[in-house]
Order: sequence, then C-alpha cells, then structure tokens
Amino acid sequence: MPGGAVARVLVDSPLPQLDQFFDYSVPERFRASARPGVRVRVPLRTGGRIADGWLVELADTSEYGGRLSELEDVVSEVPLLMPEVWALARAVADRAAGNASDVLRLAIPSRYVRVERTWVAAPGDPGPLPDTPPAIHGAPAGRVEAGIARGERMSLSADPRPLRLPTGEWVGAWAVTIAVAAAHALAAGRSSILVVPDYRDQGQLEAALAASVDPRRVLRTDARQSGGERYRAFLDATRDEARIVIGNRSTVYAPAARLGLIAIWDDGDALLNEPLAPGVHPRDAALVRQEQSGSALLLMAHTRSVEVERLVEIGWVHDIAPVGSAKPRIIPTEQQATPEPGSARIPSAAWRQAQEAVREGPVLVQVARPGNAPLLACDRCREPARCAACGGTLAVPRSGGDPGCVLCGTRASAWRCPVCDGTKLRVVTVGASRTAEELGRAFPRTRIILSDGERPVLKVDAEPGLVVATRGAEPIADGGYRAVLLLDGERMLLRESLRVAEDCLRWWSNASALAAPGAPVFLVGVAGTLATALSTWRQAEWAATELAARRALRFPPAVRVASITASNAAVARAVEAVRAIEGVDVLGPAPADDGLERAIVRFDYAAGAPVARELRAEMIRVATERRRPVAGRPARRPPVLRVRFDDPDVP
DNA sequence: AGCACGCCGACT
DNA sequence: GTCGGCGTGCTC
Repeated sequence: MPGGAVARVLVDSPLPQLDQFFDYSVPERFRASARPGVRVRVPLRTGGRIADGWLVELADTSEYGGRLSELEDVVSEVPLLMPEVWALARAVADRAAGNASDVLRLAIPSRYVRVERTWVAAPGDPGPLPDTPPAIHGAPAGRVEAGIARGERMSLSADPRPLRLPTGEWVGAWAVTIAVAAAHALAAGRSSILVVPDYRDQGQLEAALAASVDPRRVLRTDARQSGGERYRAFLDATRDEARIVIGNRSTVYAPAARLGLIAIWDDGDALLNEPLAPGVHPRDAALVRQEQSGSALLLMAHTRSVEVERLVEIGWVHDIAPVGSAKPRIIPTEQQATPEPGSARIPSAAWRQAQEAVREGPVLVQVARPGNAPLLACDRCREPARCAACGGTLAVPRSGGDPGCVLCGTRASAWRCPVCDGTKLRVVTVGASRTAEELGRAFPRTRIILSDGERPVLKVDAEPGLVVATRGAEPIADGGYRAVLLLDGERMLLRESLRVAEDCLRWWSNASALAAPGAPVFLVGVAGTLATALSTWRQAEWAATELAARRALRFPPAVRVASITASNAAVARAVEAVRAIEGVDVLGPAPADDGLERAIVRFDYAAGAPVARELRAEMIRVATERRRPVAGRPARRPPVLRVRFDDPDVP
C-alpha cells in the first residue's frame, strides 16, 4: 500500500460492537481530500449499506486480515474532527462505557453546505487580540491570572452582587470575572471554552465579554441559534486562531486552538446534566480535557457543588479564596412550625421591610415551581421517609403495593421514623403555594412582574415593583433588588431527591446574589444547618459536611455509580462481571419499568476503568448474542443492557 | 441496526 | 430437486 492509503474510520453508529476503527483503502480520487477529521461515507457489510463515519487517521498499513473495502465518499474536504476533540471523545466515552460516536454527535453540529461554501471562500477576520486586560475581579491580585498561565485547576466562589458594565448594562459579578479571565487567556494567544447552564447566563457573559474583547473573537454555540449560524461558529472554532467559545453543556467539546482555559459557571445547575448518551456531565468532560490539553480549569459558582468539594479535598482543584466580595445580608426568619405545607406566611419583619423596599425599587420574591410531587413522609412528624438500609428515597411502586426503596428495593414494612419514632407512613403532596394574585393583594398599588420557566423575564429596571419568580427564573435587576424574599423554602426541601438540600442552597444563594449590596434577604421558614450556611455565606463548609455524610453512606460523589438496567439474567451476569473488582459493591437489583430490573454498581474512583471495561464488554456481548425467540410468542424484543455512569439522579 | 448466509419443511 | 422460512452472525 502506498503511504497514507489506509483510512481508519469511526462509523457513526450507536451500536457498541461498532465502536472501533474500521479500515478502508483510500482510492486514488480521494487522495487529496481524505484527510484526518473529514466526514466520510463507507460501505458496511458487503455492498449494500453505506454508513456515515469520521476519518480519524491515515495509515500505511492495516492490521485487518481481510480485504479492505474502499472509501465510498468524502462528504466534505473541511476537517471537522480535531485530533484533540477525538482524544477527548474517546476518553470520555471509555470512562462512561459509551460510544465515541455518541460523544461526537454532541461535539460536532450538522453540516450546512451553503454556510460551508461561503466560509471556505471567505473565513472572516478573527479581529485583534486584546491588550492587557484589567485585573480579574473577585480574586487575589494576579492569582487567577497566574493559574491560567500555568494550567491550574481552580475553584472560585463568585462575588455575589450585580455589577454595572461600561455599557450601562447590569450583570452578575461572576460574568465579569469569567469574561476577564478569558480575556487574559486570549491576550496570551490562547483559546477559552466557557460553559454556562442556560441562555440567560450566556447573555450576561456575552455582555461582559463585549466590554473586554473584540466580538469577532467570541463564538457562540447556543441552542437558540439557527443550525447555519451554529455551523458557521463551529467552522470558525476549527481555525488555528485563539478564540473564546461560549455556550451550553456540549460546548465543552468544542474545537479550540491552543486551549488555555475552560470555565464552568454554576456546575451544580441541573441544566448541565447531559441527557444524551452516554450522559457525561460537562464537569467530568472538562476534567478529562483539562488533563489532556494542559489548559487551566476555572469552576465558579455561588455555591460549591459536592463534586467540586471532593476535588478540592483531594487536592486536585485549588480553592481560591475570594477577595473583595460583598456578602449578602441574609436574615433567616424561622417561624412557628406550620401545620400544613401551604400555609406559610410572610413573617412580619420581612413583611414590613419588603413593603418599605418596594417603594424604593424592585423587590424579588422567590417561590417554588407550581405542580405537585407526592412523596412518603412520617405520618406524625412529616419527616420525609428514607430507606433504613441504604438511605434511598422511599416510594410507592407505580404498580401499587407496599412502599419500598427506589434504590435497593428493600421493603419499608418495618419502617420507623428516626426523628419521632413514628411507624406510620403517609403520602404528602408537595406543591407551590402562594400565587401572584395573593401577593398582589398583599402589595396593593404595586407593579408586579412575573417570571417563570415558561415565560422568563431576563431583566428588570430599577423602578419600584414586586418581581415574583420561580426558583431559577429570577431576572437580574438594575442596581440589584432592594429586598429579596425566599418564600417556599420548606416546600422546596420536601422534594423527592437526595440532592434537595444542595439544590435549595444553590437556588437561595443565586437569588441572594441578585440583591443590591446591603439589601435584606429573608429566608422564610427554614432553620438548621442549611439556613446557617446561607446566612454565613459559607456554602463550601456545608458542602464539606454533605460530602462527609455521603462518604459515610458511600453515596456519590464519594464514590462513582453505574446503573444497569436489563432483564433479570442480563443484570445478574453484568453484576457478576464487576462484583469481584476491588472497591465495588452492588445495590439491588430492584424492579424497574417494562419488567426489567435495575442494579446500582458503586465503585471507588480507582476502580472506574476496570468497571467501565467489564460493563462495556457485557454490553457488546448482549448486543451480539443471538436473540432468542420467546416460546409461543412471535414477538422478539431486541436484548437490552442499559448502562449509565454517574447519573446525577441516582440515587 | 440491517442484511446475508444457512440449514430444515412444502412446493413445482 | 429447490424455494423460502426465520434463526444466526458479522460488519474493515
């Protein structure tokens, strides 16, 4: 074979048994265009089928014993898969027992021929690099700058207040910190990747970036762009030019020349959870990419996620003590225990101050999302019920019957309340309470602005008014809110999730950070360590306590988890394949939907590679084993073995 | 997945 | 003899 005549191709298929290179010979007519990184079409299985794939590398010879087929087509001459992104996709997929092509589907947008043609003809000018940017806000002088220069992994608690940009626009101070950090990398000729949970955060970050770098250097990859715009930005990112790429969770896979910084804002936000297979959290992908590229990593938030706390404790990520941050003035107003959820009242002190503040400027009222979620609690004291064996959530099975643990399947027949010693369970309904109309009556002659998930309001001006927002949908107010009321805390805490406390602290902290410096923030009806963590603004300490508790229970992120869903026999085999590995234990299996079973494998971080390898092998085995027909029934179902690593909803 | 190959029952 | 049924196996 002449040099470079063998193309190693990754076929674009979700099948685990196809997740490997297939070798094809490169016919003469593609010698010029068949470069690594281009999309190709290849024959798969004698003649018939043509599959899409990525030409990952060229070689002189093939290890394959049989005769090589020829490449069918080179889709476009523009290389889209950068070597660095390939290495990342492969590593991320291996870590989660997933397909590299699934990761590449997140990483590379679909092609727009027209856009590509224009771009090839005239790629556009990236604009000048910035001059020396100002000091990075909210951190010790030069500290983050130095960290970026030497490729350090850093965690920084954001300055919890809004700041006014030179343009007059108000954004969270965090956005200024990240924007200037990216400008520093850019001034040194390095690219940055900035990951935000949603477009509202992205808007703030873009506004902050506009103040310090040429807009041509900033590439957006958000879901609100048209496909063509997105493809154009992606093509720009493949160029050998330092850029700032900003976008949602999949932006962590963006091509970026000479990557100098990956920043993630608010890594605890559930919007960063990746729903698409193999479901790898961008925080984990960023950690892999940071190691591979040697770039810096900046994890910023108002609260510390338990995952980041773990990374700080093991010394992998450096905790940067914030400097010059304003601390919100939190006033916990625990009130008399309310007999029924739904009857929370605004305490009088908060009431008075809110009515005063609303004459001066905007006042924020944070409420829970509407809708009800049933959960099991102690009939006597209302403490949410947890499994005595493993601490998992108890629920009544959808099919009816006795309540049991959703995690390990243990029946809750002998349940006893750890708080009041009660033995009876009851279903309580958790819903949002206070409607805007009620609040409107309470604040007569006041402008009321509503912001919720369906109709979010991005920003409000500095005029007097009451802003009622569901958690996570709070608008930014010019100059900050004159007062903040966090209302439905009690109700939010009753959600059926092990992470409620963490989520609540995050929602409250993020809303508190929208207050003007010195403005009162009332946390209504919540006491205890969470309220203390918020009012002292020591979220990291709370995360440390939480992590210690999860270590004791062997819950993530103290350990990693993989859930295995399959038929009874297939689960048993898969569990058998990993049980003997050091640092592994197994919960379940418990019944899952569709007559399948689900087991949870828990494992130490050190056991991650062998666990993923074994489960992957098991997936391939199940996928290729003969499909046996069910006796007497013609319907043959394809065999399933679903494996999901590090699912944030497990437990 | 999706398609070709192959080894047993009803057919010209 | 051989057409085609579906189980089985493989994809460079």
